[in-house]
Amino acid sequence: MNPEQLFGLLADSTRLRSLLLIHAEGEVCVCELTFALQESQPKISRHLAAMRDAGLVVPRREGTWMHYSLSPDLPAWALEVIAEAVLRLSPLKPYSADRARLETMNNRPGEIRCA
Amino acid sequence: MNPEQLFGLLADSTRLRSLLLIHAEGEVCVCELTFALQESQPKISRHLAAMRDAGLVVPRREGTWMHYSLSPDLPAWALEVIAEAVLRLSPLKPYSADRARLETMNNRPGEIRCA
DNA sequence: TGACTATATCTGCTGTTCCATATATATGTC
DNA sequence: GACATATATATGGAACAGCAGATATAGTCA
Repeated sequence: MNPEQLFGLLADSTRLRSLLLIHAEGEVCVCELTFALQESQPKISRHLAAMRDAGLVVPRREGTWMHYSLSPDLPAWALEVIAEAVLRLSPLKPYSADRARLETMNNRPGEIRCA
Repeated sequence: MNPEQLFGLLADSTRLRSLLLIHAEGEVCVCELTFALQESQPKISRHLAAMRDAGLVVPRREGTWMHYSLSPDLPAWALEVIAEAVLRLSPLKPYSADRARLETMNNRPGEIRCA
């Protein structure tokens, strides 16, 4: 994971929106991203695979669902840059709308554990 | 200038190194970047044009030389993200070496003004 | 003219998207 | 338990656009 690689991953709208949502929720599954971003499932899955292969996010299987979260092995400079980007971009339009749309989703996998 | 566009510009090694040098020096000309990065002049010029067309940097002509500096019209979120990236990446190897190499350059256009 | 910089063109590579399909897990039925 | 089915996710292949690099050339200014 070098700087150009990180910025390259952040340079795509689908990946950037996904990463902001992952950062906000801590962990999200593919179906939640598909709902929140209003994008096709293969498209979401492909971009998650790109971030996973680069070591940016890590997967966790829970039954049928695949949950993705930020990798705990990221170097300090990457964490700082990501944190700053999240802080500055979160209030902006497409990203805040994604979080709001996710709140309206029913039968979210994470909610089953709470019930 | 949207976030994906900014990250796309930072995703290339030549542009990222150039931008860090521009941020460190305040203003640099093409010949200085060519020397510091050890890259061909058309390559440097091409990448500067990409950043200029996107509104990331602005040109200033001084006789034969074209000087480039960070655009003063960048939105706040962009300035913050760039500042954080510069802060965290500057100590790393390729970027610190670029600054050191620039220091060894003779007949820098900027020095003429000081003499 | 000579020095500095920008651009044009071509070539090759990489990334993105869609469609279809494969894989993995859970559930229902016998 | 064995089996078929449904759901969630991943992947292979093809079409397409976009970008990076090199070389050559053109523009710009002292």
